[in-house]
Amino acid sequence: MGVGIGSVAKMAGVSVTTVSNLLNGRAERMSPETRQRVMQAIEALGYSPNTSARQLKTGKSETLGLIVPSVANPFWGLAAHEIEKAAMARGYNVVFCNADRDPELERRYAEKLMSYGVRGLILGSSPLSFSHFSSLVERGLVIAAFDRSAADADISLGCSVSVDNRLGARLAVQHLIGLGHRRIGAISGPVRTASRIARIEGYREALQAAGLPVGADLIWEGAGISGFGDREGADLGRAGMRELLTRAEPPTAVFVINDLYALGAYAGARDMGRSVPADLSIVGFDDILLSEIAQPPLTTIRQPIAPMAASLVDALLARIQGGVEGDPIHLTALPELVVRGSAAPINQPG
Amino acid sequence: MGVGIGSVAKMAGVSVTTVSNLLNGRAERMSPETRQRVMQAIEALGYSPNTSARQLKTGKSETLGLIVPSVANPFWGLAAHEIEKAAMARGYNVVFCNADRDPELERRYAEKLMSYGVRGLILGSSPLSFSHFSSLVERGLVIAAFDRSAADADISLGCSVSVDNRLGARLAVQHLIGLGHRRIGAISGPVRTASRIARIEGYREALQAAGLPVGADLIWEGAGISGFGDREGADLGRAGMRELLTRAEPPTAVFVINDLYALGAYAGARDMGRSVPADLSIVGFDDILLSEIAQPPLTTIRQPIAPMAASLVDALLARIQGGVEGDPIHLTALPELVVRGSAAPINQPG
DNA sequence: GTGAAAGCGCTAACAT
DNA sequence: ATGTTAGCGCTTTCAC
Repeated sequence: MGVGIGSVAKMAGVSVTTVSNLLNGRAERMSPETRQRVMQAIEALGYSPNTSARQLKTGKSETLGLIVPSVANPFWGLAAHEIEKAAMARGYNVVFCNADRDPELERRYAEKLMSYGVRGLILGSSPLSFSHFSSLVERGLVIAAFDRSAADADISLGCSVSVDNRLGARLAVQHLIGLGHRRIGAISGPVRTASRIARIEGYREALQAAGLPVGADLIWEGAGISGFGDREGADLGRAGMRELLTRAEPPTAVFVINDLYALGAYAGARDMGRSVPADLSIVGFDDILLSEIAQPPLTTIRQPIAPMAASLVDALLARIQGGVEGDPIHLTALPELVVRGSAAPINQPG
Repeated sequence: MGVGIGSVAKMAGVSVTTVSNLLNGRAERMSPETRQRVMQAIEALGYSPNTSARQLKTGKSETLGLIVPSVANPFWGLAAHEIEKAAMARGYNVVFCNADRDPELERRYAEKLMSYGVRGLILGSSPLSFSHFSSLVERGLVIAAFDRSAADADISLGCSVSVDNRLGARLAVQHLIGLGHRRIGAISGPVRTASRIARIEGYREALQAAGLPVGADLIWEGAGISGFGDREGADLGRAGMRELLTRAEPPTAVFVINDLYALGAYAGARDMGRSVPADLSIVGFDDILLSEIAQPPLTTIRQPIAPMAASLVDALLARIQGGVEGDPIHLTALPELVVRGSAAPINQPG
């Protein structure tokens, strides 16, 4: 019943080999007339190859897996789209999974992907440990980390790309310092991913280098409903800002772990009757689409997502296809300070 | 080399049949000891079934396809996540595709999905015509439309779900009318999808019913860079609002086609020195996450995405699994007006 | 309670 | 330039 390579062959009056050859870019092995006939048959029958069969036979797959916290998060949504574009341009499909940074869920997804024949997995959470993937890696899975370095991973990763998160955070805080702020706070969700840790480190470093106070009373670290606040980041940022402004000596400026949280922090500041940037300066991280149109436009650190996605896919495919061996390659992208309107010179009280 | 059902059988000292039986929920066909041994072997070998082989054999697939304009759009990102959750809960995986509402790209993706064995496709754009899918539907693809009705589609769809877009728009405009506005504008991207058309119709209806002016000079319809502005909606909303406020008799209130555009419209209004809602009222559509934290919080029409996703997946699976035949079922969800701060009573000039 | 064996649709030697 | 054929890993009917 199913129209397969056989029906095409029969209709065109050739053998299955010839059809297969045409399908696999070996068209030059047959006469133009034959080719013509086969193509007509394919067309007429509406034939399309059975990927399962092909994959079973060849053991290869033109599919990459992608696990992100949630595409409902604007940053990851864009990253997913860019990764898909990069993969498509190279003839690969990508299967997305939203795993809320849950290691068990990530493992289950990865296992499922492997059973689908996927050999390359792009991981868009930046977990401290990859141990939940170790058995899969032993079985041949190649992992490419987006947003964290493979260098210090606890299992062997294929490759990785990330902005220099620490530098980015330093840039953000230095900008605030340059504006005259001396009590600079930080708001984040769970600081349990490589990228968040690096950002908070950068924040501390910049403060220390300037001889400014770094204390627990300046930092707010919230917990998401499910996971790390990737979906409800804005709410967390809002709650964090309210809480921070309630403390004894509130900061005059805040570095917020990412833009989604920062936009929430805007709301928190308003809730507390503070105006941004007049009373309170804010700098975010990521430069999501909405940051530019927010009021005030958000000063933030930009991640060059598209090029990051493209180079990561290239590196991953090189591993998978070329069988590139050796140490994992880590690509670092440069963060860029985008000055807009949410950070202003400190308002000298009194 | 590959660890397959055979290696497991050998290690457990049983036949492949027994292993297969265990794998397919026919565990009662064997003695408990046998079962025990097989399970140990599976564990020890780290065996995981080859989906390609299984699919090739059975002709069935536990995978659904999902095509959306772009997950980089907050609305579609959330919808995608909810659809995935619903499918997962029913034992299905979903493969996402971002197709920017490009019919040719949609067709290519759908074809690819079919070649992967996918029989059910959820389509999250609401095209006027589905003709680019007709040959695929003939070959057995079942399409479930999210965000538009299957009833008036030009090919036979499996099922569909959407909010009552027309009603939603009427609700929005009536709210504005109730606030005393008489010149009510509309901003949209390309009005070439079923849902946008319905919203604009609802907008006109509400105006007409109230005897208010409905004119081209009140409507702005922009074009996206690629497609329908699903990624750059905010920018379009901004441009639209600027342009609208430039016209001879600008509106005092605007119904914006969706929240992303509405947030952009905020920026446009500010660009023109108008304050929302003091000088200008705005109502959006969708109720995305960011709408609540925007300043002012956006008054909008809420779509109950999670339940919509769940019922659509149920309906689709019923078709695919149970071979449910007959006319397509269309599910309608009720839109809900969420009053927040972006629409206020008209400011009586002079 | 367990096993043998026939393919699912395709690719790629290996013929001719 | 074209054809024959042996499996890829699995499910399932049928036999024991």
